[in-house]
Amino acid sequence: MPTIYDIAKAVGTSAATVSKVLNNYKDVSPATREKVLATAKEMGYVPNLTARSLKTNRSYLVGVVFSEDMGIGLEHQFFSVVLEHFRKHIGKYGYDTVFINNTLGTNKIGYLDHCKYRNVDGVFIITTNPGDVDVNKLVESKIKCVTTDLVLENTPTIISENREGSRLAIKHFYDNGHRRIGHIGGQQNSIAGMERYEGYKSGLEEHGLEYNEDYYVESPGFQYDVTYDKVLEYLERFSKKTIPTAIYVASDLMAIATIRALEKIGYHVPEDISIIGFDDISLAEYSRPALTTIRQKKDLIGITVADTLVKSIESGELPTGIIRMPVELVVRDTVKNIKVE
Amino acid sequence: MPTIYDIAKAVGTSAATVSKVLNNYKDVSPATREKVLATAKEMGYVPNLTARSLKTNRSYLVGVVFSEDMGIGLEHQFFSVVLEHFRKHIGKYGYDTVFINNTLGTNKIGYLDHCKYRNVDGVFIITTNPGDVDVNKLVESKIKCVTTDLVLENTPTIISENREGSRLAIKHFYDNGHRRIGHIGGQQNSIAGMERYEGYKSGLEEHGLEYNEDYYVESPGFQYDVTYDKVLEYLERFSKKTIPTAIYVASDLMAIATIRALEKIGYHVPEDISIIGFDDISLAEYSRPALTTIRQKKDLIGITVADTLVKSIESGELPTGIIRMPVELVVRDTVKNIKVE
DNA sequence: TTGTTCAATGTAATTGATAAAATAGGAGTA
DNA sequence: TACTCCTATTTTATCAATTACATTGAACAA
Repeated sequence: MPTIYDIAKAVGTSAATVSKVLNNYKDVSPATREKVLATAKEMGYVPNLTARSLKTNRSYLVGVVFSEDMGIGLEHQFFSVVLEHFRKHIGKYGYDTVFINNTLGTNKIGYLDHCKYRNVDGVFIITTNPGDVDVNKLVESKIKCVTTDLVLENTPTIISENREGSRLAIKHFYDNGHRRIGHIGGQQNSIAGMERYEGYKSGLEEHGLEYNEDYYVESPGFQYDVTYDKVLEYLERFSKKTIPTAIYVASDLMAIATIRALEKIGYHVPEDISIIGFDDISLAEYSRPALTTIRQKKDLIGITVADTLVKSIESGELPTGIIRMPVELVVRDTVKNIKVE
Repeated sequence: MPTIYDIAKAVGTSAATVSKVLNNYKDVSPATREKVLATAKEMGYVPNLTARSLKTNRSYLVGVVFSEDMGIGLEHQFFSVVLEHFRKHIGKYGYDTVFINNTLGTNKIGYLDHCKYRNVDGVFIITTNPGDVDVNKLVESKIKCVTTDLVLENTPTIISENREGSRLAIKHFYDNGHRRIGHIGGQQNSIAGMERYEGYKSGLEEHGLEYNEDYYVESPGFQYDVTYDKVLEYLERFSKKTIPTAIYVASDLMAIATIRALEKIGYHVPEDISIIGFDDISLAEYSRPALTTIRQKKDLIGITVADTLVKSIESGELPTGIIRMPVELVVRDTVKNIKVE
């Protein structure tokens, strides 16, 4: 692997000059610049990022942190797509993306130390667990962080218009004649769970429907299994007459679990009960009946996280607060029109 | 951030000694070792990987390459899970995982140069496109590579027992009374597509069924859409009488597409036609009817790739050839028993 | 006492780049 | 001609570690 010294020797100049050319300093004569560039290309020069990094303390590496104890990883249909857009987009700025875990080899060292060790310029934190001490240590450090679905002090966060999404869902139910609308909510200590629940309530209000807490239940998690069990429990509250005609569910995976639970006890979707989910993961499209849902714009989220993080790294100042991303209703096959005209 | 010099000063020794302690050299007195270790801990010392890397030329970073032009990324249900297991497991050896693309900023530089630039110790190549010149350059370099589902010269590769999986599928159909068994194959220039097709043929043979090429079709891709269209076309070949009673499909996503295409023209699964897929992605479990499929052990694959890559990096010698991973039949709801006893 | 051996530690070069400071040399000015 | 000014370039220190090699000093043998 050729170095700037090799180029310098070949051109007949000093390493400093080569370095200046490669970094676009203007105090180099056009002739020298030309020669250096040509020789570099000819020799197949690739800058040694490690050496540069050591000197400049910039790695052009950004970390991704999944909260390990939440079990959220690449299997997660929603976040993995967001991450894919993120890494593609931040790549255009010259940053590579590395996974950061809270271990080093077999020792637990925490995210912060791992980030220091790897010398990342910034971190994208994907987690829905607000209590993670390890994550808190990270955002309190000088390392630039951006999150999704997680509000932390002094840390910009990109979040979908959850309340608006819920209202869209309720409106769609209402427009299709539904009046008894239940809600299977996400965990209330998560932003997504909380805001979607709030949106559900104000959605009801907007249409003059009364909120009845019997029609709401909080699932202990966003996973399929726990939701399935909870829904079964929830359904026992109702008689044939009082059962909701429509249920708004806080995520697609939970919505699928809900549909399966309903099927289990003999209800059909959408004939007996209509369902709307949230996220629009690919499962929503391929599952049957295809799920009507509130789409989060995964591409936009990923891109915005990348832009925000780069801005934060390169400008020094950190943009704070919540940046909201639009959502949209995707109509498929799980809502039945029960209006009697 | 404290350095070994800070520790040396605090302890009253030289940086070399500190370095030796931290690297477990034996020519240090127990007393000094103790003191250094204690002080390092107390000062919150984190080794500077960049400096180490520069000197030793080892980064403890491994790259992941997705073939960009195949559009295979984290959205891919199967590979993203494999990757998740891979990165978790290789993390135990002290390696972090970085995404490698064939660009640097907005310039195209190719995977190899990107790997050199990032100084990765090894690469996990995930792709099904055998013709990628860029990937070829990478495996021909001195950088250690491991692949899945892709056979390249001098590069170890981890592949499921595809043929065995196909035979398992055919046997299951046969045992359930099916004799007219079709196959929707993957691209024949991919290992997975080819081997599953071969397994399909030998599966038929094993049960004394004749291979009839009318019952086989090659999908132009593993994606949903192209498969859906191809299946519609394929089905036109048959009359009510000649239509297969069972179709073995080369992947789960393709199997779902097949089911939807069948539904489109009025056939029901499994009542009219039985289906077996391949992969066992989460969609297989959640989609309805739940898909009977051949499970690839994503955890085992990821772990084996990691082990193989680490061995290759650390021993210097490269294990070559194909390492096969077991598969298993997962029975769900898409195969009907049509045996007349 | 002198010399040898060996464990423990230190010195200093090295890795590849950056950047502050120094220098060379030509143009312009008095 | 001597001096200043400025551009182009080089010198050199630096980043934080590793490591080959040198040094120290104690133990032991002759």
